[in-house]
Amino acid sequence: MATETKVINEAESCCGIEPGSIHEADAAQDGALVDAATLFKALSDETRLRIVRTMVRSKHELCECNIVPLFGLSQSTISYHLKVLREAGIVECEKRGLWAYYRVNTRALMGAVKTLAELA
Amino acid sequence: MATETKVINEAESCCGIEPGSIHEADAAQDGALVDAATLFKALSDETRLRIVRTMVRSKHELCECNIVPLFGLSQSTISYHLKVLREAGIVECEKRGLWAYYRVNTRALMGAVKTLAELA
DNA sequence: GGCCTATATTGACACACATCGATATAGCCT
DNA sequence: AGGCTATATCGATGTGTGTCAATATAGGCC
Repeated sequence: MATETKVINEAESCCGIEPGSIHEADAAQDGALVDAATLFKALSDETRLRIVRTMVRSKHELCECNIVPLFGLSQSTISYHLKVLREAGIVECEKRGLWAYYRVNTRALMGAVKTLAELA
Repeated sequence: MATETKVINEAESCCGIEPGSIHEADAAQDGALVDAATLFKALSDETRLRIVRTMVRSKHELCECNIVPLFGLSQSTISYHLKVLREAGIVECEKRGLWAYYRVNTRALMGAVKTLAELA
């Protein structure tokens, strides 16, 4: 009984990785990760993606009253989606008189592209 | 009383866009848009983003048992998140013996980058 | 001021999601 | 076969989300 003490267990490790070699959370980059989650959440709804696509395709900025009739949803629902997009920084809003004009914030979208590309 | 009939209303239109000029849904590209929504939804959770980032940073493929202890969440929860990522096509899984080895599907991530870049 | 119109907010509701503990499934090893 | 281990699934539960109708806010016009 000298050397056989636990060789069995050693062979059972699921893969050859030393336990310490996998780190999670560099913590410095966690802010970016949380922002990315917010951004992707805003882009994770089909209606919101449609809204963004419509804005991008249209040459002009779009008034909310132009957006509402496009999707068969109530005015309050569209207003809610625009708020989500606004708060995620994906679109910008300018109010002139009674009307609210929306346009895509290309910089923010590009930031999302960058974050995603860095993940891959 | 000849020409004044409704000039007032005409001036009230919120912007200079002709009603027909804004189209939504080219319908041909709707599949891509729905896929993109699914993909972004999978990426919209902080834990899942951390998992993906950890996989990308690690040179090797990762066994689920290596992932579980990193996040302070139960094994069933991690298993659930991996399933979401799998079903969105973001990660791939190979089972060998008792273990499940995961790696990122770079093609899928690149596809998401492309969709997003085309939006912007 | 009073009315009309566009947008935002609120309250309610149904449904989806993240999480857990418990249990099931299934591959090794003796 | 029986036991052990890794992963998947299930049931329950609290929280979040998308939707609407109704109401509030606020700007323009008479």
